[in-house]
Amino acid sequence: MDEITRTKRNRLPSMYDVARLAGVSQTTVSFVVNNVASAAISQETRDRVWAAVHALGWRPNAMARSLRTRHSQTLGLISDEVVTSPYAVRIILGAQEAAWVGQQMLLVVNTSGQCDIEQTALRFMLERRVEGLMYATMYHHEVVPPPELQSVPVILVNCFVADRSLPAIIPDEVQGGYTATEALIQRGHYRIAFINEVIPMPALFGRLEGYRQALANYGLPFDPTLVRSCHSNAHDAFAVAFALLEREDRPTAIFCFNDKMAMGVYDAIKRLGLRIPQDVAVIGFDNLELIAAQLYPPLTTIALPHYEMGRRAVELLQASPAGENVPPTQHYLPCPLVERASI
Amino acid sequence: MDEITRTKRNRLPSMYDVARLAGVSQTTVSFVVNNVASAAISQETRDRVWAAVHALGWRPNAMARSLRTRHSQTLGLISDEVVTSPYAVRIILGAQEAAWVGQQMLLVVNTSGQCDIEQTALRFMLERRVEGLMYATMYHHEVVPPPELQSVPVILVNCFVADRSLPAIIPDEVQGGYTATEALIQRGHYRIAFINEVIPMPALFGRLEGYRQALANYGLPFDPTLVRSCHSNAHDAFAVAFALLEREDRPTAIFCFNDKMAMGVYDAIKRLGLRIPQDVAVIGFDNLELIAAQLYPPLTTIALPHYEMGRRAVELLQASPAGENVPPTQHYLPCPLVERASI
DNA sequence: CTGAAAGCGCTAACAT
DNA sequence: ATGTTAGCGCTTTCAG
Repeated sequence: MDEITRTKRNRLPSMYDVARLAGVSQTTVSFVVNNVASAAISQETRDRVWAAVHALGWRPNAMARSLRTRHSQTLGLISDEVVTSPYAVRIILGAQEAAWVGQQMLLVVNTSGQCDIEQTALRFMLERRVEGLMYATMYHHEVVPPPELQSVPVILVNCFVADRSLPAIIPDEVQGGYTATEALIQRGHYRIAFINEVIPMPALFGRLEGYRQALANYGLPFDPTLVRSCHSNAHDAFAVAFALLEREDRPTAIFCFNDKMAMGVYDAIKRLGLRIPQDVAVIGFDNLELIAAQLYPPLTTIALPHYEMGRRAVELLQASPAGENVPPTQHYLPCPLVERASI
Repeated sequence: MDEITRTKRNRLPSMYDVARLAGVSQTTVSFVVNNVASAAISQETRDRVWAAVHALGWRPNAMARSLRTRHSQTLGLISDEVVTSPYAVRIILGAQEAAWVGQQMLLVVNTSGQCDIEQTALRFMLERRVEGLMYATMYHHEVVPPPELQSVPVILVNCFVADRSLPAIIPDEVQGGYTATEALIQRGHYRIAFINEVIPMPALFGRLEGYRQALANYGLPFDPTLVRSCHSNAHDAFAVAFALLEREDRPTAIFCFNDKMAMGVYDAIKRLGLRIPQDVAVIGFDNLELIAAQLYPPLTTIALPHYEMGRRAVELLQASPAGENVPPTQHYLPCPLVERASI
């Protein structure tokens, strides 16, 4: 790429400048640079145009083009704390990479949960004529997004509205809980404890449901004394696990609501002089690389499909015919097992 | 906000539509909605205009405005793996929040380190006439960014070019190492081990330098046998720490190159039946919430100023007079001590 | 094979 | 106090 020539009044060169230099009309330049099939331009002219383009260092002005074509080639992503959280951030990555293949760019704003920021972000994005909007949350829960959201095709990511009237992409918590439990059962465990979260949320109910389904499916009894709950942090889980493992008939496997809890459970097991996974198998949830891969032994866990949710969201937005709303389907994405060495 | 009326051929209402409905000229509408001081419009007219705006659900078209004003109000952020990494992501948050106060939006793309994506991202951004560009990396290191980067004001974040010819915002590794060591010294430790990274990078050299400076400053000898290195993961650090602590004259404090290592060091200390911090104090680096806060006892560590680097970057971009390059200063941002309970 | 001309939605200097 | 007018840089129909 050559030096950029500034034309009249220190401006970047425009298509008009290229046309003059090449000795053709602006139309011709447009046809050439956009490779318009309908208008067959002679090779000789094409060469002259491209030469002028390079000589001036011209680049198309996307805003002018968008204004004319009425396509901004932009998608918006409004999130609460997604950018702050170490895992949900992959929603953005998935969305951005999918937008990329559609030649679109992503406008992202993190509202930190503040309504006024959310409002303004929405306004800014609508003014920029985003062709679709994603509304994403850090963890799977119900939301009541601002109504103006719907002035453009929208899709919820990792969240949903109470009446399910908006399309949503959410993790399949039940399947995740099922998969975790099944993995343990298949390794011969039948006394499997589940340390659940205590704050009501879809993940809590879904994973428990999956746990029960798996036990039932494999003909194992559901023992309520093996299901405990506490706040999902390492410290509280340590205490719960410790109590669970001191029992005469201690469980041989522990399914943790998330990886942070697994961290505390590891400590409890080690403190009791037990080995993982020989004496007690542990499975987590979330697949936080930072924890799961660093723990010893590395933690087997269930991954939340953040990347896929982001990708899927823009694919649905893109698939929706120009300006049409995405049908309000609730898309449940699977939570895959990530095998390491703790079960 | 009222229903959005679609005017002629299913289009969103334009300023012209508002003008017609209000019975004024488009200019008047522009003056009213932009609150132009020079042209005093009667209150009665203003009201009519606003009424029409709301009646039609009109919103300004940012692309049209930008085309006219020649200001895109957009900044670009190109990063390698920033979006993937759990901590560096805060660069984006800082940048976005600062852009926000300047009424600008952020276009972000994560290149996953691929040059072709980087090229295209750059092209897309320049076509969208971003008013400034940030080039950020996941970890502090030298880069050779594509030359076209400089067709617009640019600033490097968490990285730098060899000849320092581009402005950069980077963490002050030396101060970070100094602060960590000093914190330990001030708690009475004088046999302080340092488990360093083994792959050459600014952090490795800077933190070691800070460690030495602190020792020297407090009149403590530098004992090379207390400085070890290994790959910065929990597993390798476990082994190194174990060896270090088995020594007769074992260190009473360990400064870890990062928090992941500290995780392994914790395991080693516990395995040896020692207590943290009573028998051995531990300090980390990176302040990975996920690890530092979940570890028991919670890990005291040094934070990398990712958020501040992002914020500072856009502030510098904004401060730079229209289109002028940011002066090629290298801005070293402090790495603060985050006190928890391990020292 | 190429060009003229209209217009996307908006701002702003200049009139009135 | 408000309107006229000329673009911003580009696409696209219609002519030639």
